[in-house]
Amino acid sequence: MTVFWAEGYEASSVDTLCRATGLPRASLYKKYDGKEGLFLAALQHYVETRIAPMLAALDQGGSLTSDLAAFFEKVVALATGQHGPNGCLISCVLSDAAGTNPRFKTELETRFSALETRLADRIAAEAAADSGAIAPRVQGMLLAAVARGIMVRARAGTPASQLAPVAHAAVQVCAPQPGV
Amino acid sequence: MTVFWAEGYEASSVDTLCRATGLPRASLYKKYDGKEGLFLAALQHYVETRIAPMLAALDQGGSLTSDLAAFFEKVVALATGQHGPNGCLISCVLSDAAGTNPRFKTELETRFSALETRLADRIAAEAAADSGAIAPRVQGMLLAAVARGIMVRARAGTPASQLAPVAHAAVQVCAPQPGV
DNA sequence: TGGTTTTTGAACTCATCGTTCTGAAAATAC
DNA sequence: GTATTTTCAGAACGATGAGTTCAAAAACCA
Repeated sequence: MTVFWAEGYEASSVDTLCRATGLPRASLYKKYDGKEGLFLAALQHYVETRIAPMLAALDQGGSLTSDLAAFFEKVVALATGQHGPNGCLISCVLSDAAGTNPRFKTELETRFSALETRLADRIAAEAAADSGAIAPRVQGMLLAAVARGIMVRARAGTPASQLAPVAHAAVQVCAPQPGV
Repeated sequence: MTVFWAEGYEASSVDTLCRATGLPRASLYKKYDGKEGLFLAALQHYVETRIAPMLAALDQGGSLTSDLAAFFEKVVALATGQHGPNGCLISCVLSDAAGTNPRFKTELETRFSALETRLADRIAAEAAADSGAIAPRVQGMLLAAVARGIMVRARAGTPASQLAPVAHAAVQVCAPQPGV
């Protein structure tokens, strides 16, 4: 997973992947059915070990604002390489590979939707059904967009100290506001 | 440029690039000094023909809110393939390639900073120097993050109709608000 | 027109790509 | 302990990658 994450899909050679997984070539093909299958498995593993803990921050039982703050804290930590390479395997690597490979494109759509739904649900659980307010679904997509923007920004090597204020501002600005 | 944009850096073969540019192989190497040089030139051309018109929306002479709305309208149009392939050459393709190539990483940093500075300047030109408000620099980074989030979201094929509300919400939520 | 420079396109190098195959080693089952 | 299956390491596969070379053609200029 880390190889794909650091180098991108196309730039990762099967040789390197074998060395990284410790699997002999033949076993890798038997188990994952080639590079594409291995990448999809790596994505799954990435979601389980990196994304899921991030989403768990939304269930701390605090206020929406504090939960979102915790969530974005983890976004910044993940983006700035605290749990692997810089950036995001989905936002940076998969979004590139999705350009040519239809399988990857639908995979990207699935992963993106999952995050947005998760955020929308958390928002809807708290927000009053104010007809004038922004719909939870849209607000979820907005927050997801900010998170992804932070991810790709970090790919350039931006340190957490510069991204944290952005994350903080995102929470401040998107949290339910009286009368807006 | 379009080949890189659609297929990514690594997946684009020099053969394909020759066919797309109409340049014979030897001429391409003489003029651009190889694939990397061609990609950097393509980036430059992308900024001039796609990004610059987008930024021009910030100078319509309207209010900050209406200018930002115009800006995000162009973001969505660009993201959803109205002027080329889906997504963004910088946010999707360059951000992937930046993982291994240091030259691309600094290029990514440069391009990202340019957008943020541009947004921050536009915000600072209007916003009152409210010490309690979010700093223009941070607000610029936040809006840039949303724009990039929209770009990578569109890579999955998301139609403009779904992204437009997000863009609208971003403006609504980030525009100068009384007392926040 | 005649001489000089530039451009062109195809052949070529050499490396690496993803994938498959093979024969030995290891593990499992009986 | 033998028979059977599974794993292993590496060679071999055909294909294609980026980059170079070079002679012919085109363009240029005096």
